[in-house]
Amino acid sequence: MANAVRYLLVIYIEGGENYPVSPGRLAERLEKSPAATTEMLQRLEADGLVVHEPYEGATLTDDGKETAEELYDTYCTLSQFFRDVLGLEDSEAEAMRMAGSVSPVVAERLAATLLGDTANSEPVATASEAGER
Amino acid sequence: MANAVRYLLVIYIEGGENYPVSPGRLAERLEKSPAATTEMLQRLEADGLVVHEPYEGATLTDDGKETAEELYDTYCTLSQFFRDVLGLEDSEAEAMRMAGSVSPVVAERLAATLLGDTANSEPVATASEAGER
DNA sequence: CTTTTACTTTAGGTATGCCTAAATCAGGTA
DNA sequence: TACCTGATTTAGGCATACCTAAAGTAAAAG
Repeated sequence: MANAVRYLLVIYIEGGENYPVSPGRLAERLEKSPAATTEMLQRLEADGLVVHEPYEGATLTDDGKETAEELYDTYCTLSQFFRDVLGLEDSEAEAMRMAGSVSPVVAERLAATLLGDTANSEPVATASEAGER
Repeated sequence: MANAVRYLLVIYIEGGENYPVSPGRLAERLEKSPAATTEMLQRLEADGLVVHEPYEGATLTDDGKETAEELYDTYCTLSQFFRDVLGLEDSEAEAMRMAGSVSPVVAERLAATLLGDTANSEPVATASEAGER
């Protein structure tokens, strides 16, 4: 399931509003074959996370949107952390790869820490801050 | 393969020197059935990462040790980060779960950042440092 | 209106990882 | 030495996630 939700994330990001995202687009973004994409869309539809209109594309259900949003939060948090703290080049790709493997607890604590939650820790310094000195 | 290497990590940690780690022990640590463990040991042996002595247990090959060490580094880095920066309770369990999903680049940059690499960032503050104020 | 073309889906496989139930084995007990 | 017991392995399945090749579809070009 960890891999399956990446499809949701791409649909969420690509879909913008609520127009369907084509299998081809998904396949390209995820670097999978179109066949794998179709299969996954059917699986996700069976799980009630997307609506798959054959030969058209997929849109998120409310459930799917909820799942995607959670993952998107994690993705953004990771991406920011990789970029601003670790100074990684392809922070977004890396974040996309990892988002599904990060537990909610870690994602939450990381987000809080990035926002300067001092209950457990000082805010971490960002790469740009370090560069300004 | 990402899951398979966790077996290596446990063998590495449990095995200490080079005496075999029993399937039962592995199964317990990884919360898998003994049958799954046996199967995985056979798989890992086919990949040249462990030597599996039937009814005895498994020891790492040089290749296996190398892989395990890399993962162990990542595990330690993550564990430290979760404990000292994020202030997580079960930092080790969390680190064990995630170690296999973290790319070498991320692990390396994270380790460097924890050590106070200021090329890209100031050292992150630790929970204990924050608590001392 | 037919045909081409690009995209999608189906069909048939493969690899990974896991499980339960049923053998099998090794070591200690009788 | 024969047996019991606990651990291990094999057998048979199942779910997830991927692939290639072949078939099908829709929409634009002719």
